Formats: sequence, C-alpha cells, structure tokens
Amino acid sequence: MNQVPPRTIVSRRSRPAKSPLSREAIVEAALAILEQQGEGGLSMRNIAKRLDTGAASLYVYFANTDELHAALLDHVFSEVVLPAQQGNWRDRLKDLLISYHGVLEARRGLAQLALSSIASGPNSLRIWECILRLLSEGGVGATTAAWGVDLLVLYVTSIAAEQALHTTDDRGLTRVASVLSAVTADEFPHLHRLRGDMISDDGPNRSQWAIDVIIDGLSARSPPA
Amino acid sequence: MNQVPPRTIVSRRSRPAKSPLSREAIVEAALAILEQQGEGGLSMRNIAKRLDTGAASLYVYFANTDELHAALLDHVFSEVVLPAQQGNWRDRLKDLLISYHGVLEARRGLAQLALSSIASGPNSLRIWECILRLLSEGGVGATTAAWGVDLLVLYVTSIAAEQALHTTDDRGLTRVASVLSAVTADEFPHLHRLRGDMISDDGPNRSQWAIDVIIDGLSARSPPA
DNA sequence: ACCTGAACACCGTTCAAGT
DNA sequence: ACCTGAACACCGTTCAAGT
Repeated sequence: MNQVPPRTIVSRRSRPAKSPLSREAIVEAALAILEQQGEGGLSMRNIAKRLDTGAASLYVYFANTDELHAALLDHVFSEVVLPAQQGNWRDRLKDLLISYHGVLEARRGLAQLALSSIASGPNSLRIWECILRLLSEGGVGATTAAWGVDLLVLYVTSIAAEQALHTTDDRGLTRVASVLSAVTADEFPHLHRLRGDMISDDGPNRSQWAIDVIIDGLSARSPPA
Repeated sequence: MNQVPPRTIVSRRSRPAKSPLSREAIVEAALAILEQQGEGGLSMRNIAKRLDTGAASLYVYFANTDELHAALLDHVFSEVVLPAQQGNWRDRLKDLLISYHGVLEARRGLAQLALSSIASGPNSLRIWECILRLLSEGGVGATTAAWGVDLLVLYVTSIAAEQALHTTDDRGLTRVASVLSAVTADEFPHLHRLRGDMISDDGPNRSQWAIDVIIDGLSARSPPA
C-alpha cells in the first residue's frame, strides 16, 4: 500500500519526453521516415524535425549525409540471415542472397540508397565473410571469390533497385511498356516478338532466376588469367 | 563587288550570339557540364546558366529533371557500337557490352545517372534489339533472352557505376580499404586472407571478367520454369 | 561536450507577365 | 508559342552563441 500509483497525467502527454540524441536514435528516426515517406524524405532537416530539433544537431553525430546513410544501411543489414552450416554451398549462397535481396526490398527506397552508398560497416563485413566462405567451400578460386563478393552484392542490390524503380515509379515501367508496345515488327523484330516477356513477372521468380544465373556463371568460371 | 564583307566585329564578340533553345541544345549543354563538373553540376539552374537563361526556360522542352536525364542518356547511347554481323555470337555480345560499358565509363557521373533513370529512348531500343538478336542467335530461350536483356544492361551499368564510385570518391575505396586492412584473421578469416584481392585491379580486366561471368551463366541456363 | 537558430549558398518547379 | 523574373518550398552545411 506504500506504492504511489503512477501519475497518468505524465504518460498521457501527447508528445513523449524528448529522448536524448544518439547515433542510434537518429538512425531509428531515419528508418521510420524511409518507411513512411520513401527516399525523398530522408533529408537532414526532415530527420531532425522528427527528433524535435534542427538539422545542425545531427552533425554532432554524423559528419555528413553520406555517413548517416551508411549507418542506416548497416543497421538494416543486421536483418540479413546468414545460412546455417549444413547443406549444399550453392543453396546456402542462394539463400543468403535472397535474404539480402528481401531486406533491400522490404523498405521503400532502401535499394536505391544502397546503390549510391558504399557500405563497409560491421554487418557488411559479416555478409562479405560469409559469401567468401561459401564460395571457397564451393571450390571457387581465391581471386574469383574475392571479385565475386563485390559482384554478387552489387548485382543483387541492382536487381532490387530496378524492381523498386518499376513498382514505385508509375512513370517508369509504364513508359517502357508503352514504348515497347509501340515497337513495330519491321524495325525491331526481336523486340516486337518478345515484348510481352520483357515486362512480365517482375517478382520473386525473376530475382531468384537472376541469382541463379550469376551463381552458375561464377561456378563455371576459372580464376581470371 | 556588290558584296558587303562581313563585319568581323560581330564574330569577335567574346560571347557567341545566344543560340536558340532546343532539346538538342539543352542536352548538349548538360553533357558539357557533366564532363566538366560531374553529376553534381547537372541541375536545371546550372544547365540554364550555361545557356544564358533561367531554369524556367528548360521546362518548355522537358517536363522535369527525369525527362532531361533520360534524353541525356539516350543521347550518349548513340555512341554504343553495335557489333558487325559476322562472327561468334558470344564474342559479339561481349563486344557490345564492353562498348556500352566504355560509354558509361567515359563520362564522369554518367553511370550513376544511368542507374537512377529508366532509359527507353530510340538508342536504348536499338541496343535491346541487338542483344535480343545475339541471344536468340545463341540459342538462348525466348523468356531467358527477354529477361536477359534487362539483366545484362543493368549489370554492366552497375559495374560501371561501382567503378566510378571507387575512382571518383576518394572516400569510398579508401574507407573500404582501411576497414579491410583492419580486419583480424580471428574474426574474419576469409576476408583477412583475401583482402588484397578484393581491392586489386579495378580496371578493364575486372569488368571484362564480370561480363564473361554473366554470359556464361546466361548461356548455361535453360528457360525458367 | 552537446545543442541550436540563423545564415549561406544552393535546389526543382510554378506562374503571371511579357514577346 | 516561346521565354522569363520572381516566388515558393525546399535542400546540406557551417558557425557563433548558448548550456
């Protein structure tokens, strides 16, 4: 009976007490904005506004926009699932890349962001290491593996970015589609014949297929001369 | 003797007579800026300044920045060399992609621009058609070919963009390099062992190798189920 | 050390007014 | 029809001044 009940008036405040700034809090706010407003909302001023402060305050924690973006990317890369130890190396590599792709796809604008930044945070390192391990397990030569990591990550990021461009930008795919449908069999016979296939099935099938293509290519390749 | 000699004073003016605006002239100006100042200089206001006018004038010819960028891209794609009719299809496809890569590489910031726009101008169509022709010549299935076009173009663009990021941004590669050199053999054994290879030889060898990888993968693949 | 308002030098886009 | 200055609503980054 000694306990004083919490004063509900405090927790009823429409705005919670302003939490202190930190790299973590800023990244969190940026992530929330990315989800709600897409890449366009990801400005210093806008992120600062959500934290009830001015843009200048963010410069205490990040030297510039690039650095904040890199931190944001590494933060979401923590969600990438590294495959278990057992099983075929190809399947596991594929799983890893699909997980990576899924993380980029899950948040609007994230893939575009990943394309324009060079991530090299701790979670990127984890992922690179895992890909290297799987490739060397598969007997891929050292140089091929080293170059392959870069290639695989870049490639999956590009696929995600392109799909995002197609799905979010109404302009994008529609314009390509209308251009393709206007193509004549005389001028561009192959385009004309395959124009249906070129736009079709922009979903998981297509990205899985694309990942298969590059893994096939990599494992077929001997180290560069 | 009736002819009046041209008044040289006119042609001696330090600034040539202001040429009339046109889509062509605007794209030309944008291209010149891209070469001199990189992607950062490619703003409506800056392009307009080079043409001795205000940004508003450009909106007579282009609905927005995206449209101007697309026109700029298609303009440079006219330089892509389509391979001759004779010869092995793989070699010809490789030549085409290397030419495409070279065009993107030749101008600072162009590859980044290509990644963020969806080009669908006449020169893109020419290139797509040619790739389709080569792939079907190589016996690649219809659906694989249709998806492959997208994939190949995207892939080569990404490679060019990444190389540009590494070469122009001093920050970029240097940061990755310093992160990699700080990696310990205990935490990340594979990264540690291959860290030298991962940064090495970011030149034509690497992009040609990357192009080989994907062509191998594509030609090994049967059409998706 | 951390935070901030104000300032500087920029953006894309629109629009009323001119030719 | 084409062109334009001015305005609107934004940017990133810096810096002197506050705590």
